[in-house]
Order: sequence, then C-alpha cells, then structure tokens
Amino acid sequence: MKIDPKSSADLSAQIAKSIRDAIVSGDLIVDERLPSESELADQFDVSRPTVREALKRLAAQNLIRTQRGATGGAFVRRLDYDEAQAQHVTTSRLLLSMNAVDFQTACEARFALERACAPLSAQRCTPDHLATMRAEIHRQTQPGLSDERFCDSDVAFHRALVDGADNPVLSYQLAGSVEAMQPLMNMITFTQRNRDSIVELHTRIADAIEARDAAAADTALTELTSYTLDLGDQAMQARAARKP
Amino acid sequence: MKIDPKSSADLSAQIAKSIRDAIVSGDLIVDERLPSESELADQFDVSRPTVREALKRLAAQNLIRTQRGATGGAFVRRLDYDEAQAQHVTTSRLLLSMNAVDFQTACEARFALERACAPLSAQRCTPDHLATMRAEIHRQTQPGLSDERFCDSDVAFHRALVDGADNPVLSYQLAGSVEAMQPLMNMITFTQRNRDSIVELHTRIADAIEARDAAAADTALTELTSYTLDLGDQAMQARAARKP
DNA sequence: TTGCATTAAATTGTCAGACATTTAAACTGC
DNA sequence: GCAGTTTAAATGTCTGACAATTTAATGCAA
Repeated sequence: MKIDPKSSADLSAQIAKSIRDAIVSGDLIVDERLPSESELADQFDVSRPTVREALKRLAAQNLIRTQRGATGGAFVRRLDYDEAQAQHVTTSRLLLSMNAVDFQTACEARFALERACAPLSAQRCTPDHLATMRAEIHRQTQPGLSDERFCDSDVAFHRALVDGADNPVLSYQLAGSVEAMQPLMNMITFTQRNRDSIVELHTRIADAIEARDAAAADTALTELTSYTLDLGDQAMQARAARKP
Repeated sequence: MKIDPKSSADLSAQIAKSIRDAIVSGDLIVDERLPSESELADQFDVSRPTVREALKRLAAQNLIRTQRGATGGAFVRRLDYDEAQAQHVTTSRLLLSMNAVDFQTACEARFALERACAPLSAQRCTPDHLATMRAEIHRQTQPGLSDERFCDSDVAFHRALVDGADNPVLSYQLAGSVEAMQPLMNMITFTQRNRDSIVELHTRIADAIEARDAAAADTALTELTSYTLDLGDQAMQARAARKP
C-alpha cells in the first residue's frame, strides 16, 4: 500500500480514503482486523500519529471500532440500522438548519415520503404498531402537555406508522426525514384547537390503517399535510411580525 | 471548557462530541473560526495530537474545514446538499451491503419513495428535467450498452424525475435511496427484451409527467416496480442456481 | 495434572517537543 | 505608493517516550 506523494491533500485524509475504499468495496469484511497502527505506519510510510488521525476519521463515520490490549486493534464495524439512522438524522437536521430550509419545503418532503409508506403500512401493520399509534394519540389529548412533548408524541406516532410498513430500509430513510423536521415543528405553538384537529386526523389515519384502507389513510394524510402547512405558515407570519 | 475526566471514552471522542454539540446547537455558527489547536489543547487540558484527532473526526463528518497559514485554522463548514447526499449514499450503500438487505426490500423502499414524488414532479417538472429524462431514455435504447451503463442511465433518469419535484430536501432523501440501490441493480443482467420493457415504461412515465398526469405516472411507476421486482427475483434465482 | 497468581507482550491512548509548510500581514527599500 | 522581503501564526508531520489495557504465557503449588 502506498499513497500518492504529490497529492496536495492531507496524508491522513488519503490514508482514510484508501482504507474506506477497501471497506466499501468489500475488500475488508465485517469484523476483520486492520493491521496495527505501527504496521499501517510502515505500510503507508508515514508516522503513527498520521495513521491515528486517519483511523479517527474512519471511527467518526462508524466504519471501524478500536479495542485496546494484546489482541486489540481496529476492526471493521458492522453498520446497523440504528446507527445509520442516527447519522442520517443528525446530517439532515444540520442540512435544514445550515441552509435555512423553509418550513414548507421540509414539510412537503416529509409528508410526501410518509404517504409513500402508508399503503404498505395499511397492508402489513401489526397490532403492536397500531397499539403504539393509539397510545400516542391518547398522549396527545392529555392536558398540560408541553408543545415539545406534543411534538415528541407526534414523531412517535409517525414512526409507528412508518415502521408498520415492515421495511427496515424504508424506516431508516423515513425516520431520518420525520425526525429531522422536529426542530422546525418545535417552532410551532399548538393551541388546543390545533391539537384537537391533529388528534382527529391521527385517529382517522389509525382507523384507516386498521381497516386496511389505504385510500382513506392517504386522504387523511393529505389533509394533515395541508393542515400542518397552514400551521407552519401562521407560525412563520407570527415570527415575522415579532421580528420585523 | 473542560472534559469529564472519569469518563472511559477517548479524550478525542469527548472533545469531538463537545465541539459537535456546539455546532449542532447553533452555538458555533457557519464560517466561525474555532480556536487554534494549541488553544483548544489548553482549554481542554490535553495535548495537541489529541485535539487534532478530535478535529479529524469532525472533518470526516464535514462539520469543519481547515486552512493552513497565518489566518488559518478550523472553521465551521456549511453542509451543502451535494455533500450531505454523497454521505447519505455512502452510508446507505454500506447499510445495504453489510446487512445483506435483500433485493425486494430495497426495491420496494426505493419505488415507494419515488412514487411519493411523482405527483409533485408532474406538477412542477421543467422542460429541462423532461429533456434529461428523454435523453436518458434514448441512451437506454442504444445497442451495445453495457449493463452497468444501462443502470447508470436508469439512475440518471430517476434522478431527473425526482429533481423535477423541485424540492431539494426530497431530492436529497430520494437520491440517497435510488443511488444506494445501484449496486443491487448491477447484479441484474438486462436482456434486450428487459430493456425494451423498461424503456417503454420510462417513456410512459415521461409522457405522463409531461402531460401533468399524476395518476398515469403513478400507474406506470407501479408497473415498473413489479417488473423490476420480477427481474430481481429471476436474478436471485439464477444466482442461487449457480451457487447451490 | 490442574488451578491460580504472576509476568510478559502487544496494542491503543496520550503526551512533549521539534521541525516543515503554508499563508497572510507587516515591514523595508526604492 | 509599490514591489519584494521578512516575519509570525497556524496547520501538517515526525520522533520518541510513557501510560493503560487486555490477552497469553509462564511458573509454582496442591
């Protein structure tokens, strides 16, 4: 293994890329042990700190894990759904906040994706998922619930809906989208009337899913979309009025 | 700033988390300069190599960029759509390969999501996007096109469809899903008859989008979904027969 | 022979200090 | 005022060392 010496990039970045490529291409398989830091330093003809910086880059991407001790070292790590999803949520949130994505755009994207999995959820949803949805709806009716808790419950409801499609890849993609929007949703003030309307729509969605009625679920989701968009518009206008 | 000394985690991981939290929470804003490595070392009471390992972790997540020279340092980086998307694709691909996600699951997820944006695309698609779709369809009819190139073109076609929805958040989420599936699609051998069928379906989709007919687009996409699933099944069976 | 405590070895984690490289600003001479 | 030079600040890299952790080997006693 050798690194292009005339490349202007950091050595640690080049080394990280080299190892990452080996992992992505399947050249290094899950749980395989990488050479020790000293060996890597020799192979790449750099010092150990440089190798370590490269390994830390990979660790930050959850591509490897390290173990200390005699049989320790760096091992290729199996990326599981939860980790990937957490990464996805973090990245999506940063993307929304750093690029000042407006509420409409994010909301539209979220509900469009959610509608995509509603038919599948109507087909395959288990009693477990339905129970979760009902429980969250009930939580949303409780008096004295803070706006933030209401949003939490809203996310939990929609996660159950998505998970009901029984497709982990879909869940991974969608949960990222739904949870990434939470900070934006948290800017909304939910009046009692708002909550009543949302709870009613959630109930209709749950009923439709339970009845295996994809069309009804789609209709309710569409209404929820426009209702949420309206709420967002009002919140934005209120914000604009406060800070002219 | 100080770090929990009794935590068992790596110092560099703790420092990275501390800085990452500051960025995600908005405490550090885009293009803001972090203290120099020496200053950070003093603040966190660790050595400079340890700080550097932490910074490399953040750099690997595209959260910071570094500049050398007198006015250099580490700066909070604006995460743009392309970068986030590239990250998303990489993560998704690894997730699929490392967890041996089967073709059906990935395919179902992909087309479910794609159907979600077809109505929006039918509403807003520009002549530009349509032209791209037509061009890719034409490319798919060319004789002597390798299976891999055919897949490339397929991805490009669907990207144009997705981008036609004119919602960058949707594009970001979906492109991840579509492109992540490409390695799986590449395992399929496309016969001339297969290609003809796909091209016909693509044409129907493009026609529907051009006619602003969301329902027709949805129908064609549904057919394309089941057709692709069939192709996948055949490919899997062929594989199983070759390697019993 | 078996069981247990001790020791040794390998590996990552951390530190200190040094030098190289790059970049922009300050300075100097004209 | 301008061009070239110097200087200072910052990251990039290297060397060598030591600490902490974990496993394996070793040796001794029952």
